[in-house]
Amino acid sequence: MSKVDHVPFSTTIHVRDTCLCLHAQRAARALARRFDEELKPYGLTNGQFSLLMALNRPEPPPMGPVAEVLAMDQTTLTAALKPLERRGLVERKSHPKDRRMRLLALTPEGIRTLAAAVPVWRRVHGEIERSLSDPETLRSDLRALSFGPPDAGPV
Amino acid sequence: MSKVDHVPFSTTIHVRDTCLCLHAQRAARALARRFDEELKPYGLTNGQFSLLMALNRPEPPPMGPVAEVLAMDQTTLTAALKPLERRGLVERKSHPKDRRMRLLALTPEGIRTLAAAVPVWRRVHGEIERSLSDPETLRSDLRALSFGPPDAGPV
DNA sequence: GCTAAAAGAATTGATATCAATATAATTGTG
DNA sequence: CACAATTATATTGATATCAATTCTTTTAGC
Repeated sequence: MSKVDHVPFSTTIHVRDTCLCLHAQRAARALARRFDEELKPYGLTNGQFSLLMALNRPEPPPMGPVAEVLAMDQTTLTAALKPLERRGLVERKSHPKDRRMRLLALTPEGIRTLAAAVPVWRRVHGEIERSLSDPETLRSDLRALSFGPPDAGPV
Repeated sequence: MSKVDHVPFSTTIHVRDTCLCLHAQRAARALARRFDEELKPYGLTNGQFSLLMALNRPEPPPMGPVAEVLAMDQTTLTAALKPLERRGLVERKSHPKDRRMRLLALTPEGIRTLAAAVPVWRRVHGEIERSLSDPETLRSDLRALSFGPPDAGPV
């Protein structure tokens, strides 16, 4: 049939050394493990820390904007909230004007947990930043990547 | 009790705008979605593509080195292999000399699938690279991050 | 007001991820 | 050779992730 059922090893090397998706996955996994380990005494994963932090707002936000700032699917957010709600760190309340919406708020216990974890984040994040030559440019590039293809960026 | 049960909103803004872990997660999720969508016609996710590519070697590797190059936990690799093996894209064979080891090899069907997906990777990856000012520096930073804390790097 | 379209969120089903633990095989030591 | 330590992999249990679908509620057109 086809005579191209073959991928040269040089292509494998090329993809392994250049693929930004793979590089991003690897870095994300490594950073996640690092923060997960350091946050463990506080019972939080890196994702839960980011989520609690995203909910620390003057006004309880609905799910849409929170999913957007975390660049995650709304269904992922629904799932991620479950363990936090079960542990009493987060509350979901109905919007008084629009009963489709769920307003997400930290409980006092959620605020305490988040407050306790912040110093850990500061320390670990400082250590990581110091290991990089130019963190600001890296952040800017990562931001560019999270906007996705030109036609799929934020309005 | 404690009077510090509070996280100022300015801290939230700071973390949201600077956290490299969050930035990496967001970028990784966005890139994963992008590749997942483009690879869908070939029945592969971005992770499956990377894994198949990692197995495209002259000699079938055992699991350890593969998990390492992908910077993923070995148990994650075990799990990731299941659907690929079930679909007949990957084979696990016992090492003749050391029966603890599993040698991972692409099947002809796995090679065909990978070969079909490579042009998609080239196109999409090119599009992404062209949206960045300096892909090589970004890759280098991501590489630095995946090595984790100084005391946890490769020997 | 009625009804169709749209919007927000939940559920389902599949895979991904890792810590903790277990199993199996090999190696090193005496 | 016996046996403890080590190495390679698998299993378990919990959470994370997203596409497809469903459910509920609101909005728009008439």
